[in-house]
Amino acid sequence: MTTQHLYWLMKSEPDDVSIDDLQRTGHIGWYGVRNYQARNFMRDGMQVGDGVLFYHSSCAQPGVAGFAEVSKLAYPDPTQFDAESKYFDPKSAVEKPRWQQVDVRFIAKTRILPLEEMRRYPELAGMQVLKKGNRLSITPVTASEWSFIQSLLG
DNA sequence: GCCAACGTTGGC
DNA sequence: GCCAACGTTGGC
Repeated sequence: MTTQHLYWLMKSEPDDVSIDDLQRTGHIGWYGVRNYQARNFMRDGMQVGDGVLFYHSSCAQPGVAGFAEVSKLAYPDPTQFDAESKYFDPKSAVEKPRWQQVDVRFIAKTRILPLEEMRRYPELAGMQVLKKGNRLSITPVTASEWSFIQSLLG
């Protein structure tokens, strides 16, 4: 059986975790996802080695800020059990966790590829992150979108 | 800070 | 199971 690696775009608010933070630490647990669709992508879709576009959202210049990769399969997000955390979920039980996270490993910091620039490339027109009203923090990326962005930023 | 889009909640 | 109200996301 062959293992087909996939590609993902993952949004992070740089005020919380930026590409510089990831570069500094080398890897990070992708905590705080509280949307079922995004969770399911992590839980059911991601494999170790999958490519990640690290995207800065809710900031002055939203856009792709670097490359990373999935370094650990989905496991329970510890912040859901932490009453001090803003991601605490009182409805989640340790024996039956509701939320998952993967670990992500730093690969490269790039120039910012702004959302506004991404909109100008027909090659990227199908990306979910460009769709009106898109709010999903984790979305699949096709192999051709991935290599196009690599050629822009590499 | 505004507000469109959209997911979740909960009453019925 | 419907759907209105509510909360959140995130670009601008």
